[in-house]
Amino acid sequence: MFSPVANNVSFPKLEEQIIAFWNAEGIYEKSLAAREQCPPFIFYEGPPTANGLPHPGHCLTRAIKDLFPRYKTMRGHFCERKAGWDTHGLPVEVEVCKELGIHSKEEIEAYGVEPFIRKCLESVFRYTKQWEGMTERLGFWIHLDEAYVTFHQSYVESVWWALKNLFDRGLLYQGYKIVWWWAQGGTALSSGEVGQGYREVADPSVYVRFPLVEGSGFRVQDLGTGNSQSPIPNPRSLFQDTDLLVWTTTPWTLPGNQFAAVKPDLEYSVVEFEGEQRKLILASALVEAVAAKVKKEARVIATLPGKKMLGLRYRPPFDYYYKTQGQKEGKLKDGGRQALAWRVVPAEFVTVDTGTGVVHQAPAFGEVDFELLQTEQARFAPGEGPPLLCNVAPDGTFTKEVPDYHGRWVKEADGDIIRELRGRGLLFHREDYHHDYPFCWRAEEDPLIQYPRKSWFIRTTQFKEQMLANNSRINWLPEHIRDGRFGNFLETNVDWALSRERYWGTPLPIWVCEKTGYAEAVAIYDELLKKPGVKGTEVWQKAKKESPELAEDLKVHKPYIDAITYDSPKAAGARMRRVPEVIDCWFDSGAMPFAQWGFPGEPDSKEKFSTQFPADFISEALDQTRGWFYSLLAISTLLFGEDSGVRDQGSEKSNPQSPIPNPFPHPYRNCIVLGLMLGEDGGKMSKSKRNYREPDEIFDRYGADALRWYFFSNQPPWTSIRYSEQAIKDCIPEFLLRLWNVYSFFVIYANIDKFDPAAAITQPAGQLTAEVLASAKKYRPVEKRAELDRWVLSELNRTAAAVVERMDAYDNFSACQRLSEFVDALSNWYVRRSRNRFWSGGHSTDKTDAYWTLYECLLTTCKLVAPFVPFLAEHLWQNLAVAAFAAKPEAQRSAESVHLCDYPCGVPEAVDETLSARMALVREIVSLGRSARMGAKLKVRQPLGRVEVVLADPTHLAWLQEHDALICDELNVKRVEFIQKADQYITYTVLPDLKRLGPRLGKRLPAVRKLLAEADAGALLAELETAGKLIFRLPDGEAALSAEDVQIRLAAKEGWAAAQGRNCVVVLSTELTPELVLEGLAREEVRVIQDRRKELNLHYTDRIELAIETQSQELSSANTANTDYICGETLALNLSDLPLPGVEPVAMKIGDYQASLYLKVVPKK
RNA sequence: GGGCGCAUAGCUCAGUUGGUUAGAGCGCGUCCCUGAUAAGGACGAGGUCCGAAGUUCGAAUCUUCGUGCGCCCA
Repeated sequence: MFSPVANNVSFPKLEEQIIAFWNAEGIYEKSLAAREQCPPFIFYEGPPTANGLPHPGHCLTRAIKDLFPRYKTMRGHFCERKAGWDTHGLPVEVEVCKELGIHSKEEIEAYGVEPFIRKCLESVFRYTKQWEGMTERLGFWIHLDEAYVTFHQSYVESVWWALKNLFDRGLLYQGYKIVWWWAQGGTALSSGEVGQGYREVADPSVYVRFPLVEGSGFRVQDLGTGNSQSPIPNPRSLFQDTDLLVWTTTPWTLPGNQFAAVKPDLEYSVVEFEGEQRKLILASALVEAVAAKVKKEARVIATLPGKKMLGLRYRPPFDYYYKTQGQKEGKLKDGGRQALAWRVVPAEFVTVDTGTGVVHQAPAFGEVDFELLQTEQARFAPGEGPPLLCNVAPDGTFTKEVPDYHGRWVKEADGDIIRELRGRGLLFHREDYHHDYPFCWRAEEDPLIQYPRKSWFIRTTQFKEQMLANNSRINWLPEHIRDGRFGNFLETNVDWALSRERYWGTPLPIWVCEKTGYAEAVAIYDELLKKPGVKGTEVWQKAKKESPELAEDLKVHKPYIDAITYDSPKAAGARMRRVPEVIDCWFDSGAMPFAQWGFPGEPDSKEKFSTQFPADFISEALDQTRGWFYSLLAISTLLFGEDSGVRDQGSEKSNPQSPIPNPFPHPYRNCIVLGLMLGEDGGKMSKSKRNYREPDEIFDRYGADALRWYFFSNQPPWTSIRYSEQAIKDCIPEFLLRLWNVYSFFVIYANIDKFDPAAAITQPAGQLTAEVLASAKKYRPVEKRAELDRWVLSELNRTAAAVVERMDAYDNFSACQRLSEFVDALSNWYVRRSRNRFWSGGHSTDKTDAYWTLYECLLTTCKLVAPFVPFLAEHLWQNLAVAAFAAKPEAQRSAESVHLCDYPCGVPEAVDETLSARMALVREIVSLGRSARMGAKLKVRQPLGRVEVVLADPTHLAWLQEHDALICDELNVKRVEFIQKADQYITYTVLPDLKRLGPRLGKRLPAVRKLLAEADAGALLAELETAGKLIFRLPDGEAALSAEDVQIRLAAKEGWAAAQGRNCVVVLSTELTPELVLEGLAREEVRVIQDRRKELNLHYTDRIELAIETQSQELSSANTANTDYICGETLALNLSDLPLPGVEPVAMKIGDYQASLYLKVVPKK
């Protein structure tokens, strides 16, 4: 017996029960244990941060992360799922600052670093409960209790190991980074913070003269003579009394000027402006615009490309550095010597959108300027290149290197600088310029400035080619990520700026000699303690003594780790002190392939790491491209690069510590890049806008399966997905409930008929595979069963094979479509067409066949949908498989959970493509028949005498003729005839097969199409039949078309109750005989009687006595003629035309006829 | 400003190497069914495939430009 199915199912309630079951029985653990010796499928969890509440977008990520591991496990892989938490980083600090009502670093210091990081630690797990709840409720199977945590000592030490490796290989270095700097607060801002603070302001926009001077770069021969368009006069006189015209919106950076940049292939003009003593050089494209600004006539006296200006020397507007360093030269790598600064240099970023096309370069105060300096430095021999000139202190005031403005806030000095330039005749023009400029997001009045900070970098640029090679082997979904967003990002790779001047993060494990600057990296805390003359450990010990509950992991964090110093090996008496920085938390998460195991310090970590690397599958949303996807790839490439690749970099750079040589790709092979989830209104999901619902509420209303199915089946995962409550809701009737109804139908009738698989199967039930079922008593081989059974089993196997094929390609969307189609076919064709078989009395073989068929379909479907909707699948399995066999001895019972089963892959031999095609044709005929009935306003309950079907293609004619009963029944007609010559109903059209003919005929195709369209289709068909081909005479020769080159279309002629489809036309006979009319009436009566049965709450099996009393001759006749039919359908023992004593009649109206209906239950014996 | 992506029915989305009549679900309309029944089903209406130009015998599909939106970066 199966447990009866409640008719008002609540999926959310049911899911809660399933969770309890899984937990009580340890089903997840069992699913792993069962696969322990199997080939691994390796999954990495990208760690979320638990200091914010989860929203539907997180559910999407976690649903996808659950789907494939579940699937692969059922397919026979061992897939461990270790959870992780990202705990470090600025967002945590920001949260704590909000809580404390502070925001600057100064305030943090005042509050105390020690209490501050303890607050950070508390904050990190604020919402862990909600995250864990969501994870479980969604059905995401993952080991939460064994999660890796990025602040744990073992994790930190693993990161340290990686950093030391890089440091020892010379890949970790200190340099400058230009950051957005909040001078008043003394801190750099992250790009996210900067992005929040943009607003439009008016800044002074100045056009400044940089007078050219003769110098080493001024080489006459470079100017050439061949330019006929604008013959260059004597270059000496050309550049005599000439200034570069330079534009800037930050006058305060002018004292820091080092170069003037031009675009080599851009055309520049030497221009005389009306009333000006000295000539000016600017981009030709901007001459007019500048002339208009200053309202002066401009006369171009020569033009030249930017590359002819390279190397020209000029005098900068301020000579603080120039007077001492202006003549300094350095040795170039290629041998020559060149002035260090104040000359014209090439730059591709120069545009003619605004300004003058000659760009002032102050490398200390602009990121692109700084890059240019680095490019310049690279041209010189080591140590010979231009230095970085920085004349602003961290507090944003000029240093004493700029004595005239010393101590003044730079932005405030703009005005005086402009006045001075005007006084010295260097200011050509000034105006206000409106643009977006970033301000501090906490102190709105403070503009940010770009400012150089010492920073630690990872030399990723050296591995660019390797990273690209690695990337090229990754299976990205969607594919365009590889060469698009991610590939482009790698192409423009810059060294990874690793350090952060913050507090809550993995400390950079580098100790520097305070005297010599000698630096070394330390990978293990205990090793640090063994250093000679180590001091400072008491800080941690004291803290621990005062608060014994303090997590041990904190000792490797600021401020405790900073206190630890030791003797310098390079200078007696000097101490080694840690650098103050922590690292970018992206490095933390990117290190997880090894750090999650605490590699190499933790016991067994090497084995865990080498067997769990690389990942077969990871998935995150699109915004992780430059985040986690990059940090994983970069770290893995640098540490574990392909052997060959490492050798290419020179042997000194190879990494002897790589535990395993790894061919690309690693550390992940397949990556689904999820689209971003938008709110209900199409905008960003936002708590304040309330354009989405909390996950818990979704679970309570619709259930996790509905949400999961919505994610998996509504669109490919990489398209951006708009949260739609309605769409989630719709998943229930469209898929979940449809499957549920089939299941419910089965259970109702199986119980009525005492269909008992447990009694019929004597071997262990196990996974109740087709083989197990086949061993049952009364189970007949599929080939002996009814066509409908063979068809549905063929569809089942076809679906399984297709789903496996799609899922192996990580295409859950198509897989879901196939599953939907099957469930629809099962419900709306198989069950509907089989209803009579289940209702029929007795226990015929046909009925038993139907049970076995439907049972197999349900069991297999259960397994097929298990990774997608694990709760519903489990519930069905528990009843169909577990409950049904519960009474048997334990060894004979079935698998405890559907999630312990093997995934069905479909048996090719069970697939009958021909049968599929034929059944599809039947369904089309039926659909057309209904359409025709509709057109003729003949309801299905009215039987008709005949239907004629005209087929375009006679291939399946014979089969269809044998299966006319099915069509008759569906369409409620007495007879179906298949006809081929049907000129009275049909017009023919002969269409060319363009796909075949296009390549062959090319330009001649339109002519052939025209001839085909104009010709008489009947004649064409006749010719095709007799000659086997059609010949068309075209102006440029003949064209011959064979039967394969054309398709024949049918169209129903007007005036018939007909409907046309792609493959056939269905014509109804609308003639109604008296018999047919009476039968129609009888069917109407049956409907009313069934209604009455329902009203009286009769059991499906209750027998009744019936009487219909009527004055209507028609109804009487209908009853007399159809007594057996009416009684059979309504389980009536008899049908009388006299009132039943003691029964209250109900009035019934059949068409225009009245009657009284008497209905009485026959007591069960 | 740059890179990447997206734009198809009222809504949410499919659309396989370019091919004849561009599909699904929901919603809407008409109706059917009433022993899966607080379900189920059929049929129908609804589209300048964002715009423009180009390539091609043929473009929703390929190319270019533009518009709008999103993400990442500046």
